[in-house]
Amino acid sequence: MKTRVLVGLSGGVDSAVTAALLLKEGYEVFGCWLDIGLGGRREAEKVAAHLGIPLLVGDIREELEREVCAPFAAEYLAGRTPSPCALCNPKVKFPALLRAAQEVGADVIATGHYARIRRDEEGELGLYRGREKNDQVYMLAGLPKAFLPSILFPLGDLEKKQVRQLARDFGLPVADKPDSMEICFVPQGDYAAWIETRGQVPPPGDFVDREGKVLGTHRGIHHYTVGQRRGLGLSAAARLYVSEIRPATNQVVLSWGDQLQAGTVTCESLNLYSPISQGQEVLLRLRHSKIAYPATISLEEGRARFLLKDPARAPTPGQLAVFYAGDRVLGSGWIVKEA
RNA sequence: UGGGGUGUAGCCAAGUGGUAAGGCACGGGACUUUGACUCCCGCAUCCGUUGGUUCGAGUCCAACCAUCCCAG
Repeated sequence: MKTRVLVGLSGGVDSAVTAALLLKEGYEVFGCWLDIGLGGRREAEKVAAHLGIPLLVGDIREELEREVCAPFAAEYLAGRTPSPCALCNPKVKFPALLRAAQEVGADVIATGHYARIRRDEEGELGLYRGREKNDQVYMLAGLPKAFLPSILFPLGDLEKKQVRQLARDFGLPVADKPDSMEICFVPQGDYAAWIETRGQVPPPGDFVDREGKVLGTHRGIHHYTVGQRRGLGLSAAARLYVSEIRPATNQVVLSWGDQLQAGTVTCESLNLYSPISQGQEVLLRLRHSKIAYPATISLEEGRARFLLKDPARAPTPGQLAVFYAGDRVLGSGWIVKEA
């Protein structure tokens, strides 16, 4: 009997190829499109029709608002920089797909993410990075370990180029659709304006230097993130960067680029896949970028502190820190302000 | 009012007779399933104004205007 799998179909290339590959491998495939209230269903329907699979529709508007949108706005107002995709996957997207899978009696779900789930020598399931070129495990590192047995990432061993070629080979109608790169619920890309349309408009305040000297006026703290350079509108002898956001005084602190380096990073709300230990050496990612910093773990109650071998540029409160051993993700945690 | 200084793009600033550096800001692009960073490209037909000298002036001269400082 065929294994039944539910594939999250966004209407994009990756998820379409995911479904096509699973069909080819002999799975019984159900598609599931998640409705966030901003359209896009037609594309998913076209893909499902092309593949000849049923398409379920899951309405996640309520959970998305509660678990992602509201916290997203709140984080900015608190002077932090949220990472909505990394939050949505464990809190909304994957739970919704798992629920839908249960409804149709599917044993597993699959998505078009570039990451891998494998068993190690001891038979333990682990989350692993995808190909260096287009690894997306950062956005998935918040997924509870308990989800892993129910997830397939058929694209994990592939690169984007291959996937586009496969899409053409399969004759998928979305083969040449451009990659999406924005926050799904902020389609125009202007997240600050989006926050303001919710009725929360943080007031302008002072740009200050490290000594507290006022340098200018900022447009509201939600416009800034640590390490940011553009959009400040201030000219100086050299490039100025945001080095700290102080919600209590509504100040945005600016400094030169060389003052953004940090030797330690602290995170909390840890999500672990493997046990970690005091003094353990890991590779640390502080944002969705290619740079991994060698670091040593220092455990404190409920928190992990990382001592970086070389300083890292602008660790940002609110972003996810993901730590690895080789390709294997050991866990993740949310970056907090250093004491 | 007297003495001195300064006036080059949004900001800072090179340039001292040969046909406008650079930095910051800003705009665009690349990169990127978050925010950022980074990289690439663009950005003064014109140098406070008006005259003058010169083959040729931002660069020399004069007057005027503006602004700053010290005298009061």
